[in-house]
Amino acid sequence: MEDHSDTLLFLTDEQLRRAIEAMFFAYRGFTADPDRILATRGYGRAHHRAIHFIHRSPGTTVNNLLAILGVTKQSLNRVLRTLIEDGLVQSRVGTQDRRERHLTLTEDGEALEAELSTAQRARMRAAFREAGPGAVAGFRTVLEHMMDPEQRRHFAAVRDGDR
Amino acid sequence: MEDHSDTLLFLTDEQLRRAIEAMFFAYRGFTADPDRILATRGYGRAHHRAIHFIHRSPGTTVNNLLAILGVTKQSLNRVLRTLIEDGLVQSRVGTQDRRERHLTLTEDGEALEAELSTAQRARMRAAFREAGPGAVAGFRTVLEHMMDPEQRRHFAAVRDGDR
DNA sequence: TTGGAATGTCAACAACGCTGACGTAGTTTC
DNA sequence: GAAACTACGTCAGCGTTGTTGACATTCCAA
Repeated sequence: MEDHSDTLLFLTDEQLRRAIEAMFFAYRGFTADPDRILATRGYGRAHHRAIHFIHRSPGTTVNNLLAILGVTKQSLNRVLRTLIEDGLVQSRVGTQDRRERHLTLTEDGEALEAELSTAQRARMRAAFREAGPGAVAGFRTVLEHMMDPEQRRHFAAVRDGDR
Repeated sequence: MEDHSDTLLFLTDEQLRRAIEAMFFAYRGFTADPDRILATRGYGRAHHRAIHFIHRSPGTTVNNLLAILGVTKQSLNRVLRTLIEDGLVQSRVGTQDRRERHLTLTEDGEALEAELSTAQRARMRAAFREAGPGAVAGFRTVLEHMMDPEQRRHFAAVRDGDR
């Protein structure tokens, strides 16, 4: 963390506005590639999010997914139903608690996940490469502090051992 | 930019996936405060975007706004109509080219813009403060490289003299 | 056995994207 | 001056994805 004192961090409102715009434009770029892939299958971002988090936590329950995504069960259910019907997601009744449904990606689901993730990672990697290693750490740190505390818990809840 | 050679920039797929999730969760936080304010007035993010960019470029034309926002004129028109009806935006026929409509925020519009912007800047400022000065530069750089080239043009097209 | 949790589903609605078509000024070009 | 193009608005319809509210089912736990 070096010795960055607070006095070094003067940010004008104009600079903050620029950062807000950067966030807006960057998020459009961030979702552009997946959006194109999803559109060919009649899916949207909600499908992508479900696929992403099921891939990250195979066997996760519906309730767990609801907490992470922060949407209503009706909204999530609509998306899950199509993914299950299309054979991308498998829903299995829990063994310990049989009310729960454990969600995993099928082979086809993993294939789509890989396609989406590869495109998105490629853009991330390119941006990181152009920005340099120092920028990468700063980027991650700011993003993390921009989250709501609850969202941040979900973010931190994954395996923390990879950095 | 120091001497960061490419060899220093090894990013595993897992690290990139983490960055993708960070972007997702951070964007939720980024929009959370404005969303709450907008909801009390029956507005959504589309209204926020229109207000933001009209504030940034007072007197901008509809076509200009369309290019920046990247939506259809029907979609933008629906939003602009409500904002004009509600007295937040003023639309004036152009003097040189009378086909054009020049958009500006009214006093009420500026007030809402300030409310939205203040909340969003406060979160940005807090995140930057916790992350430190080095993180700020890295954050901005990565975001900029994540944009589509066209979006980046719009981003850079503002006054570049503020950093 | 009963209360409550987890899940699923139906219905209705809103915000905000989209396409396509059409009209109406106003400008530009030939 | 007519024709073509541009800027804008609007109507109609549709899709994704969020919401609330209500209700049924299944099953754990006290």
